[in-house]
Amino acid sequence: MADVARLAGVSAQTVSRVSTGHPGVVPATREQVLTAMRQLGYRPNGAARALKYGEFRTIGVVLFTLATTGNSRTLEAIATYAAEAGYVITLIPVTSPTQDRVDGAFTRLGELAVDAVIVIMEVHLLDTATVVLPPGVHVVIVDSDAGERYCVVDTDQAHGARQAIHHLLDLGHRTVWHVAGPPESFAAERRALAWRGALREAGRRVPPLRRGDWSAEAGYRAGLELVEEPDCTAVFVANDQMALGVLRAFHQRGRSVPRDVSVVGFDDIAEAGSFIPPLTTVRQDFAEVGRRCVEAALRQVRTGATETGTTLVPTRLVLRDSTAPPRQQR
Amino acid sequence: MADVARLAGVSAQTVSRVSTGHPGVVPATREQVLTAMRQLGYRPNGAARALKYGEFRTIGVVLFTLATTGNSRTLEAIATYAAEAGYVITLIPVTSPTQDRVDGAFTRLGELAVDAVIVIMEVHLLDTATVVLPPGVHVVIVDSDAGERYCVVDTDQAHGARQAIHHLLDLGHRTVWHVAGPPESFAAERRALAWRGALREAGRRVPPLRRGDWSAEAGYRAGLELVEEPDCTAVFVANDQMALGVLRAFHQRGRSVPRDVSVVGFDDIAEAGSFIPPLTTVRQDFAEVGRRCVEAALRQVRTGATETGTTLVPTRLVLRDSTAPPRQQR
DNA sequence: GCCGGCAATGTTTACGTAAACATGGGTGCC
DNA sequence: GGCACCCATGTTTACGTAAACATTGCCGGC
Repeated sequence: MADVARLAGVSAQTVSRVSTGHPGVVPATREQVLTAMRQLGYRPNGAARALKYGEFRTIGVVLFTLATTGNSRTLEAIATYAAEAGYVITLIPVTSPTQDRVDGAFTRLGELAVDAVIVIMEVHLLDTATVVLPPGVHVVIVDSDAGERYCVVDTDQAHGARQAIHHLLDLGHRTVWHVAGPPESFAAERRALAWRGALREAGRRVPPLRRGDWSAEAGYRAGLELVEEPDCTAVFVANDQMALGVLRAFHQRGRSVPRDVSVVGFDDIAEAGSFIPPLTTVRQDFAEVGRRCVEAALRQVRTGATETGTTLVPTRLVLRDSTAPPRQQR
Repeated sequence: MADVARLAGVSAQTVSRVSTGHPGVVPATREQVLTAMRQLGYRPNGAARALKYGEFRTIGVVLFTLATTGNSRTLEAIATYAAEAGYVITLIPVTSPTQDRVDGAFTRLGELAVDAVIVIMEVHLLDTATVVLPPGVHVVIVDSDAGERYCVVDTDQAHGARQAIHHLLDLGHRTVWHVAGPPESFAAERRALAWRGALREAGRRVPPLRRGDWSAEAGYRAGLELVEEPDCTAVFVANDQMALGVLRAFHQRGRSVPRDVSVVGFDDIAEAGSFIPPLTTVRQDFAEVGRRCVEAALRQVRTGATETGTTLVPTRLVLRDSTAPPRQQR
């Protein structure tokens, strides 16, 4: 900056004023400074600015994996909305979901240059007292039940699951089977709970639960088991990947979807419309989740207050070709 | 830091020594300082450190979208390897692939606190002279032909495509049709070029090219066209998503895969093994691409030198059930 | 017993920036 | 015509940290 000032024949302060777009610099002077900047390839030092301002204009995102559609699409939305607000995203990957790794990530977080943190991961691991969030860092959590302690943004899992169940019951199915996600996932638990609740409310039998780890392969295995259940005419699968596996299992064993069995997924990933058959599924609005996360984070940064409470983003049932009335109505 | 020093009854410098793990602090003193730190909830200020050290220990990643499997998995690998090296990732999203947006991202980049940048996007847009990379920022580009000017890391697209073609020819197919990605994608161009080259070398007819935008829907449309080609017995599709669409088109029109037509994809996304039928595809090693990007970026940061040249990461053909010999051998 | 040396800790300074305050010259108003 | 005011610009200072240098005190060797 000093070099630019010297070359332009002004003081460093004037250079600063130009580079921050401050008013009150006469056009001729501004032009001189800009020329000098270009000539010397000057770029302001982010660290010095952050030091001066006392804020980093950065949001940290703690996540365990980007392999799931939901996580990466949420991250993308977060990055986009943060950028609009002039903020930048710093990634804090947690390589494995073990307690020390999570602790480690949060310890590192303490040294990181972030104003707020958005946590996208199974949050059971946050429960233990060993995790100490650094003071002065605001937190927003995606998909958690820690709403009393933190600011939480989540998809309305329960409503989504109910939409799926009611759609299938309305078609005339007597009950709905469920392939759930892993028990350590809040989203999976919520969907399973809503599935059970919806069936009970409708006075239907609640069939035994199958579980998978979200992967298509796990869905395939669950599907092979469901093929053996003669009265299984409708399945609600906790995500689209597993639904893909379920479809394959049924196809392989000669059960036609939707003629013999109806299948509903969850997420509405980009490929869901190209499954065989195109999958009826519950659409999650990841972009909206990301937007609300950023909003909540920045609101906390601005006010300095810590918010708690849960925000739910609505879901929408997308009807395609994997659901139909059961074969023999009664 | 001053408060901690006061509480511990030492100088600020001693606090600094403790917090950086410097040797030469007697255990008793160290313990006092640590206690004071905990008591006051002290955390070092990243901006001040960066200012002092003259480096940010941060790598910026410029990308256009996280919606593609490749991008998000590459990003994840980059974040993981960077974390191992004590570096952190900052995301610089480019909301749309128009020239101004790209320019804008690179302008912002100039003000960002990063030591190096990894660019993951269609790089045709980098060609125009309007994009000026800030001096002193080292660059690594994924998937580009700008190897003479920049440091480029890429999957060995050509080898992957050849593996696919040779596999199909070896099975006895007379030629191989191709559903390519969009022309603005280097990866798509490379795969298409290698496809054409491999057929020519083998003395086979080169059928007309179909193009899609990487989406399953585009693959479906291309598939419907290929159904009409009576001598189409083998298709090489430029990515797995489009392959999914091609499979659906064939299935819908009663063409059995692999009995009537063989299909090979590219990427080996997690779901490929659960397609109907499970997809034979070319596996890209995104983790390795990410690792090499980080390595190259950090090497440039350390040495201060700008590297050029292209590094190719090998591919592997994963055989599943979507390929078989053509129906009537001759 | 005195001095050299070394280990532990303290003091000074600089990193690059922008807010706060200071200065000077011109302009409008009475 | 003189005074007050304001606009453009310059000067000083502080943000939090760690390197470089300074100081203190202790120990061992002669």
